[in-house]
Amino acid sequence: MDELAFLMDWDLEAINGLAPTTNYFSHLFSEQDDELLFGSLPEFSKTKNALIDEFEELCKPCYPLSSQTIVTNSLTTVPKEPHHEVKEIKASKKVASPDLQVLAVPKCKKSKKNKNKSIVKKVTAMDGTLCDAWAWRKYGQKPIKGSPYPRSYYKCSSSKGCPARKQVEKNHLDPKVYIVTYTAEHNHPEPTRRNSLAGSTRKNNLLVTHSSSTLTRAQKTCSINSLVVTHSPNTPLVKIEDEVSMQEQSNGILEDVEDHHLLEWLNGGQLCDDDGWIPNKELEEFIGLDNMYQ
DNA sequence: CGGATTTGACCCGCGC
DNA sequence: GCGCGGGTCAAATCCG
Repeated sequence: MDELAFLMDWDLEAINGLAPTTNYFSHLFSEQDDELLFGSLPEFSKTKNALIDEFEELCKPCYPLSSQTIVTNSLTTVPKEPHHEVKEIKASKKVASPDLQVLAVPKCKKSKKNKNKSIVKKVTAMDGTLCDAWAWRKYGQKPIKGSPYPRSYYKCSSSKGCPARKQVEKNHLDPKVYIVTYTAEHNHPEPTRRNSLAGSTRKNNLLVTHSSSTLTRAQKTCSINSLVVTHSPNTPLVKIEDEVSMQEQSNGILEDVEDHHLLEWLNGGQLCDDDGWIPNKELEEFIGLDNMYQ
């Protein structure tokens, strides 16, 4: 149960914006985290690098397809050995800092029919079913052991015979957060934004992902049109990236900040360097910290 | 009336 | 082998 709670509470956004060619997990730990995790607790024999290496090894088959997703080999299969490793890391992490969330491979017991890759996302939205551009048809709902909230099962209804599936469930630790698991890939083009979002409550506002309020160090990500702003408190720079899909943009809604204003601000200023980094402080002042961390 | 949702039944893999 | 838990099916129901 406790283990499940931990797994449910991963901050998947913590790896937002990581370049696919880089060491993913080194980004999870700031120097302050180093101090917190490894400096103040000498009983932990593992160094940061050893831990990161372990995660890398664990998740090699699971590297994200995009900057905002985590891909697992199967929705329902996790090799036994890595699973034990995850538990070990979890124990260290929890003692060190309950606020620091560490990425891990989902605990999935079974592999049934579905051997396809799945993409696990956390979204903060009014309704987890409204968070992407595809049309979905609900085909099942099951109560999940250990969670007060049922899991809903959806098939893609945009195209007949499309194998794509998704599961939506509330994070019982933070009911505002929906955990969405995508399984299999669509065999047809993505519907247009206008059509797909007809009837949804989504506005043309800056879209933001954020995690539980206790996560002070986790990266926060805003998606603005084709841009992704990866924001991490206590860091001087904010990463600007492009090439994000509609699906990945739809991770949450930040009210009151029109994205075109932010785009104008981003495009008009000289703040962004060649690698897409801008001063964090500037972005916070523009958006407002209350909005950033609502 | 057609498409979407609900919900109980069934199937399957895993652990004991 | 059996029970449990999760995923899917399909009939019934709902809704525009």
